[in-house]
Amino acid sequence: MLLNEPTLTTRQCGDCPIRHRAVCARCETDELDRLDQIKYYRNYEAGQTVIWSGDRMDFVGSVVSGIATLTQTMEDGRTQMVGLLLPSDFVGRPGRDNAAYDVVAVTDMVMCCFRKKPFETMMTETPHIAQRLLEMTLDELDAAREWMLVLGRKTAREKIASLLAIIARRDASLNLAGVKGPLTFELPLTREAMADYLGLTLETVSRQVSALKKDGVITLEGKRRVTIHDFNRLLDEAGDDSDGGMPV
Amino acid sequence: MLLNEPTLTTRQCGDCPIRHRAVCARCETDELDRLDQIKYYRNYEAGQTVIWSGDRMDFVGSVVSGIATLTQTMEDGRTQMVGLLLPSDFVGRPGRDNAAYDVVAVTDMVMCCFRKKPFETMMTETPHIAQRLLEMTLDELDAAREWMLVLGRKTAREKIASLLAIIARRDASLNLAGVKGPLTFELPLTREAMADYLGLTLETVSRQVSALKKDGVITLEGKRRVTIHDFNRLLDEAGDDSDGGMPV
DNA sequence: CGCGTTATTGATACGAGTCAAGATCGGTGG
DNA sequence: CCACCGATCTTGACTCGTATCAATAACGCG
Repeated sequence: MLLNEPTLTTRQCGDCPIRHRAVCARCETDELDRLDQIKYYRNYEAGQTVIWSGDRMDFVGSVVSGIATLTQTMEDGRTQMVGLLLPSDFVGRPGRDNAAYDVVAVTDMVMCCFRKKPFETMMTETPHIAQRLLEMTLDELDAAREWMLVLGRKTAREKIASLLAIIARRDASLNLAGVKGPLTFELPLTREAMADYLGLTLETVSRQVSALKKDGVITLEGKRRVTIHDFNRLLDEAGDDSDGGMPV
Repeated sequence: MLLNEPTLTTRQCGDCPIRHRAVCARCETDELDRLDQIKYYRNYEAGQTVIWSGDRMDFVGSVVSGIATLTQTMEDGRTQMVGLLLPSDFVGRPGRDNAAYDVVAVTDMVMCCFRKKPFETMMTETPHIAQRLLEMTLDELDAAREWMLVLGRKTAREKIASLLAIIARRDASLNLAGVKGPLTFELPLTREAMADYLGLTLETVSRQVSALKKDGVITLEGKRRVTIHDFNRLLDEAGDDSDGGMPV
């Protein structure tokens, strides 16, 4: 409840760390000026719910830093993660009044929020925003379809390997490490969150992580720090085509 | 291989049955004229593969009539359906050269194809197309997320009930039947295709369909004609909130 | 009518879920 | 600094749901 500091600095879009990847990526200076007038920053603490499913949404926005999850919950409590939101990812759906999913901050998080109505108006007037949003949505749809294969057809072990590969890949792309050599990264998710991502129980997640460790596919430092020695080996465990991803 | 008739009639967009729901829905007359110049029709027979994953795509397009599936296959043959394409649905991704999924015609099918390059050019110039495509993509993303909950967290029985509910709903919306009273429709999918949709085996699909029939949730006429007597009962079996879908 | 395709049903196996202890981690206060 | 506590994670024993393997049955097309 108590935000330690009102870090609601009216930051300049120019220095924004997600400037070139978020929904505003294609905007010209004058368009950024317009966005500036309808935007504000909000901070969330780890564990805090950003949006409740069904609630009225009066903003949309971008994740600036930190990580959040998009989840669906059934009446009896079964939950499935349907999105993992990283910096530059877009939250909310223009044209929809009520949220369809719960959004929860996994780590401390900063969001750049746009008031919904003005943002929608701007979308019809400046094609750059709609174009970029289309591109991002198509990417998300592809990710969702990859995820459907994981959920529907992979074994528990393959699911864990797939998730580790996804996180490792993203981490490598941020840190500019090549696919060669060992990769080390911090797991942003608890075992339970991993289970919700993969349609498993947290016990099964724990068992399969242990199994991958025992078989030398990964090494653990503490419970969260993971090292992958051979990325292709991991892809193999994930059931993925190791040469895939980049068709000729 | 042999197309019985070259039904490649250069149909007028005005009489097109999907005119108001497809990617061209928002286009003005002059925009339709431009589309007309880059479009052509293609027919496919039931079972025919429209696009192979990895193949170069030189067109995108809309399903005019019939049904197709989007599937992913792992090296060892496990397959997962990741999309069910109905009339007015869009096929292909502007900006991508190679297909990411297999597209297979389930019934005889007609597609309205647009040459990819000119279509992409047109997209940057006429916002109406990009706007409509964004809307459609957002809808697909929502459907994919709903599907992820089904794949990750539902039991076999709930999965079957969910699929029947989806098909029944779509059928009702086409035939303008209310949610009241019994609904009857033809299943467009084989048991195997249903299994690929739901991440099950075809034997399990068969067993659960039989179980729902034994319990009076559905009636079968032959193997494909299904009657649902109480839609809310079906939603209940699907684990869905029966009053849901339409938040206040 | 007969054949191939599609669907049903049965017996059994196996992977993941469930229930239940414990162990480890990280933070807090004596 | 170390002991303690709650949260998180690990591991074990057992259960249950779905897959697998296999044999029939029903449909629909020629």
